[in-house]
Amino acid sequence: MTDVRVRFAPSPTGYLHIGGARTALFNWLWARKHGGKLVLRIEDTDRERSTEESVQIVLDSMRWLGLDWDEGPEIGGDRGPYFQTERVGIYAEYAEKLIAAGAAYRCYATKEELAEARATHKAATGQDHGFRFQSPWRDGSKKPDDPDARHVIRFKAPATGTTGWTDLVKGDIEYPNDQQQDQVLVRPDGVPLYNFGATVDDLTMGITLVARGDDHLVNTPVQIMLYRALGQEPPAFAHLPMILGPDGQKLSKRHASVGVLEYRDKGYLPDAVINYLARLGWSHGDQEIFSREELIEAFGWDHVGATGAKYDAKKFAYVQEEQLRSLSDEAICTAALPFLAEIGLGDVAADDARLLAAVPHVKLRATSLADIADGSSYFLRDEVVFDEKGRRKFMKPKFAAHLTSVAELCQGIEPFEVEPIGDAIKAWMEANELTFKHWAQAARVALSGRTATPGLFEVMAILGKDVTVARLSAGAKLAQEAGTETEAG
RNA sequence: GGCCCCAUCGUCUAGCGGUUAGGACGUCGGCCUCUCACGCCGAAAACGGGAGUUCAAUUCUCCCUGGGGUCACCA
Repeated sequence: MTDVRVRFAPSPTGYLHIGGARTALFNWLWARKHGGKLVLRIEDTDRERSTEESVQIVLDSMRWLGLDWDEGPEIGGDRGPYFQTERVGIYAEYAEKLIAAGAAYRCYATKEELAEARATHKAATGQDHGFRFQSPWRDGSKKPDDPDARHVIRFKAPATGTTGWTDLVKGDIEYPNDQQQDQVLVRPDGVPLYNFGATVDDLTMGITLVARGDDHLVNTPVQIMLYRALGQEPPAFAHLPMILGPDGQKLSKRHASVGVLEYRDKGYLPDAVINYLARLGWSHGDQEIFSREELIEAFGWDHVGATGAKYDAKKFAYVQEEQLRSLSDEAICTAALPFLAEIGLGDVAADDARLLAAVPHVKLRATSLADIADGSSYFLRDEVVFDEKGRRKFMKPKFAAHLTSVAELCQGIEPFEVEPIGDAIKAWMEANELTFKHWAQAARVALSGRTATPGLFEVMAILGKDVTVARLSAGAKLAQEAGTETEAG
C-alpha cells in the first residue's frame, strides 16, 4: 500500500474562499487519518491575477484554520518548488517528453488565426461555445519557417473512445474523447496552463489522491490522458460538490461572507468553521458537533454526498455556539481579548476576575467572540453606557425609591454572593409586598445600561458590592432627575 | 446548444428492497423564568414526474423534468 499523498492547490487571486477551505479540509483530514502528507502548492501561473499578498492570505487562512501542511511554501519539502511559476523547467521537460511520444505538438497558429477560426465557428453555428480549434500543425506535416517562432504546445487529444474513472464521491464517470480539443499545454513564454501544470505537479509530487471541487470534473479526463501519455497511472480522484448560495448558485460574496479570514474577524472559532464545513456535504450518522480528533477519526469519502450543499448561516451559527460553549471559560477569555480591544477594552487581561466570572453567563447568550466581548463589556467598564430605549423606559422617578432601597440593602449583604444576595432581596420584596416587576428592569438598566443581561443576582455578584451600590445609587439619581426634566420640559 | 454531474422535510442529511422514512438547524407551540438566553417537552414539515424490474420500491434500470458544472494562449 502506497503512502497517502494529497494536495491542496489554490491559486492566489484573492481571499481563501470558504469552499476552497473545505477542499483543503477534506484533503487534510484524509492525510491526517492515514498518517500521510498534505502538500500545499500555489498555482500562480495566472500572472495577471496572482499576487504575493494573496499568497499570504491563503497561508494565513490555512494556519488560522489549523490546517497544517507537510510540504509547501515556507517549509519546503523534497518535491519542490511549490510555486508553479518556479517550476517552468519541469514543465518544459515534460512537454518535450510528450512531443517525443507523439502526444503533443508545437502549434504556430497566431492569435489572429485563432480569432478568425473562432469567428467562422460563430458564423456557422451562431454560438460562442463548442468551438474546437483544428490546428494545421497537428499532424506535423507542416513545417515552420522558424522553429523558434512564437508558438504554444498543444495536446494531441485522442478523437475516439472514452476516458473514465471511478470517482471516490461521484462513482463511475465516463467522458467521450471526441469532446476533447487539442488544448494548449504550454504558453509561448513557457508558463503552463492549468491542466498541464496540475498534471505534471501531481505526477512529480507523487500525489496519490486528487480531491478538489467538482467544477474540475471536466478537467479530469484530460489529466488522465496526460498521465497515460506520459506512461504513468493516474491517481485516484474525489470530486467534492460545490458550496451553493441559498439560491442554488455558486456561493459568492453576495450570499455570505466567503473569505475564511472574515470568520476570524467576526469572532468565529476555527474549530467551528472546520466543523460546519465538514458537515456541509459529509455526515457521520446523527452526529453534528465534532472535535478535530473526532473528525479525523470519522472522516471517509464514502459519506461525502454527491449533491451540492447550500450554505446555511443559521446552522453555521449554531455550530459556532456549540463549539464556543465547549471551550473552557479561561480559553474563551483569552480568545475574546482581541475583540475586547476592538471595543476599547484593550487593557483587560485574560485572567481578569470580572471577565472570568462573566463568561459562564455571557457565553450562553453569545454566538461569536465579539458577542462575548460585548456581553462582558459592562462588567469591565467604569462608566455605564446606557441603551437609550432602556434608559427612557426605566430611568423614571417611580423606580428611584426602589433603586435606593436595593442599594441600601446591598450595602449590608455579606458575603456579597449570588445566594445571599438573592435571599436578602427576596426577603425585602416579601416584607414590602413587591415583586420583580416593580424594580428589576430598572435595576438591570442601572447596573448594566441594558435591558437584557444574565440574572440580576449574578450581575450584582460579578460587579461586586461597591460597584453594585454605586450604580444603583447613580441610577436612582438619574431616575429622579429624569422626572424633573420631564416636568420642566 | 454539446458533454458531464446531481435529485429525501425550507436547509444539512440518515437510509444502501420490506422503516410509524430517523437526526440536526430553522419555524411554531408549551414548560422554566427578574429581562435575555440556556435547557427541557411537543408539533408541523420530504422521498420531483412517468414507465420498468420485483411478491415488494425512497432504495435497482430507463425516460422526462428540474438544478448545477464546463466548453480560454483563466484556474
